[in-house]
Amino acid sequence: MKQLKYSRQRESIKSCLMSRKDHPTADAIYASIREEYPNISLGTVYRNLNLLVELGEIQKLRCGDGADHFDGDTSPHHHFICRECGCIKDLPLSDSENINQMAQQYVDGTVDSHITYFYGVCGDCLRKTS
Amino acid sequence: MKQLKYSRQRESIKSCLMSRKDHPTADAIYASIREEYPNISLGTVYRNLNLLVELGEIQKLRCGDGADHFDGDTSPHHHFICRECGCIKDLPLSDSENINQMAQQYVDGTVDSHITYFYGVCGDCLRKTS
DNA sequence: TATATTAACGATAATTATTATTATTATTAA
DNA sequence: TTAATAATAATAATAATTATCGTTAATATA
Repeated sequence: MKQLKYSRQRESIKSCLMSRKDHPTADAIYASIREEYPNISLGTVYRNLNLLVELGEIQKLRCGDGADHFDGDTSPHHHFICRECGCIKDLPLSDSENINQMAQQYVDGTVDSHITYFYGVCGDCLRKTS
Repeated sequence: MKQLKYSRQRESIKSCLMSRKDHPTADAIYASIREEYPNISLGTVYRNLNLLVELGEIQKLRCGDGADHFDGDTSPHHHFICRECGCIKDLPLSDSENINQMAQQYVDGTVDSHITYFYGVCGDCLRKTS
């Protein structure tokens, strides 16, 4: 069992993620951290993000645009994704327990979680288009 | 406005997808089609799959394993994904209208659809592990 | 029917996102 | 203070997907 050693880089990655409400990709986080640590490596960002996911301290989102997004909020909540600009917004919907059970009755196996992505067009894009 | 021309390859890709209940990746479809058309190109498979998605004839799924999966069933339904073997099964849950409206009230913009992925361990894997 | 137009093809190169490797550096425990 | 080893930066490798390009084939039209 390998024990975790402190690293300023990991600390910085985590606090960066905690401080923002958007759901940045590894690349966006990389760009942000580089302001403080100009020679951090992209590999370090990926490694620590995945490590933090394993530790349950952050969440990985795959909303469908090809790149992984990361969310510092691990409490159960859902996401709205704009088809136009690709922005991701949090939703306070909490149907969590109920819907897992609903699914369970159709599944041969065990259902322990679910993730829902809502799609549409965000207000900003709607106003731009018109 | 580009007009569509018939191609046996596209026809074959679509009927392949219609005939199976799993949710194959582009690569799996490629392997399958090659039995009939041994020199079809992987690029052709990707191109036609994306075209069919645009036409609304098939559906693209991003369940989180890195690769895109394709589904010949475009009617609203949900999916169960096994953490162990990665298999994807259909669920007949139909809460579609309701839950979009629930989300709508929290969104600045319009919500027109959603997709829910359920995670757990399928029956086959449960029985294997024990 | 013959021919022009152009979508679609196969082959392959390029791109993108991510993971693995390696030599070096930093953190921690003795 | 030093030895053990986790974490790093740099870079190579991989996997999935998309783009390019010269050729072929489907369709429109003369």
